[in-house]
Amino acid sequence: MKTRQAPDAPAHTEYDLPTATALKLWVVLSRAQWAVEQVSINDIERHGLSPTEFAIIEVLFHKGPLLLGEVQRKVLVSSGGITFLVDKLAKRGLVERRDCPTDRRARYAALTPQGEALMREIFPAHAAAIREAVAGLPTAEQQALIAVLKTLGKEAERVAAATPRCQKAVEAMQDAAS
Amino acid sequence: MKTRQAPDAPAHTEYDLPTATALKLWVVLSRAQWAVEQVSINDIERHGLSPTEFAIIEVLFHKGPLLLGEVQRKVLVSSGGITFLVDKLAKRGLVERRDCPTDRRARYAALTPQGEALMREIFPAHAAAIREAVAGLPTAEQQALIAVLKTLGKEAERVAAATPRCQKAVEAMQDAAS
DNA sequence: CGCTAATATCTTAGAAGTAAGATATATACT
DNA sequence: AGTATATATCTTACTTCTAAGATATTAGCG
Repeated sequence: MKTRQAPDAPAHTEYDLPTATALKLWVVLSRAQWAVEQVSINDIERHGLSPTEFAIIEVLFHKGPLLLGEVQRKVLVSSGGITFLVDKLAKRGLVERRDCPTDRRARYAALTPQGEALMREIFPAHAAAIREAVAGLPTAEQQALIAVLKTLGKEAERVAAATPRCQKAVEAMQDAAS
Repeated sequence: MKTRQAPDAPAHTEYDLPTATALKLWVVLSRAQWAVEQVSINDIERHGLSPTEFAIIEVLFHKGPLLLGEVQRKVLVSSGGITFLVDKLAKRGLVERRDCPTDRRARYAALTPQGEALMREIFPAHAAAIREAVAGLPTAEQQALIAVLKTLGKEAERVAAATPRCQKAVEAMQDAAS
């Protein structure tokens, strides 16, 4: 294994400083997000939930019953996806659908008492896992980082919103901003 | 639609400052990463490539031929996934497999001349799209942010590596650090 | 050498979504 | 009211992956 031949590396292309910095930032941002996500997923999986399922019950836990479309925009899945996921959570008895009294097209997703009880039981440990995952920085620096990432994210969302694939998603997210 | 009834919001749970900050950081980090990713995906899709396919040809473009397992660890997919993806890229004529002369289990993935030509053609515009996506911060602040995110990511990886689901991935990533 | 364990890729079955369009209802305008 | 358009969810077919294990090869050790 140590004697495997390494083929020739490509002889290219350095980039100017702004470009090289931007590309590096993109890599480092993705990795940091990935690593925290792994910690989050690891905690979530202990309860037999997928990350997206957890995202749904978390938003219902913190916001109360929401229209399916509202949940969809908060957790960034397709309309088919939200139907699929709420079906699964309903089969486990964690979530139920409720008719909307003023719009017969629309339906709420709401935690059942079991779903509510589950979240009360597991969310504190989940929050602690996240706190541990980001403990590389003290709280004060985390606050500074939040401000910087908000600036970064805001402009990136603006640029993204100009692309064909997600005007709607970005607009919806902005009024959904928690 | 404006007259839809809002069900009662839940009456809970504020968190202590370190926890609230950590949770907020996690949300903001995810959103910033998501928004930049949308810009990246939008650029990639114009060429009929999925983000993961692009990640593969990008790493081959910048590093030269790599063993399938090395590519796998760099783009963070499963072993079955890398087989599937390289098959697809091979069908498009962008990538080819090459036997390893010193280990008959192993195979290289390498860009074909067409793959190389495609990347030379499209990568500059891709880099420009990323540069635009992160242009909310000037280059100097981007450099500062890179340093902070590295610190954050390093600790998060350490915590993640202690979890069952990804000791191997994290170890592999660390020696694969570009 | 011969045996065991590790490694590298591939195969299979199925999970977790997406995209496009179907259906039902609501809104706005004439 | 009647018609056109927008909205909210659901359905269907498909894509893109993962997990587990199969296969082939290599490495380490007595």
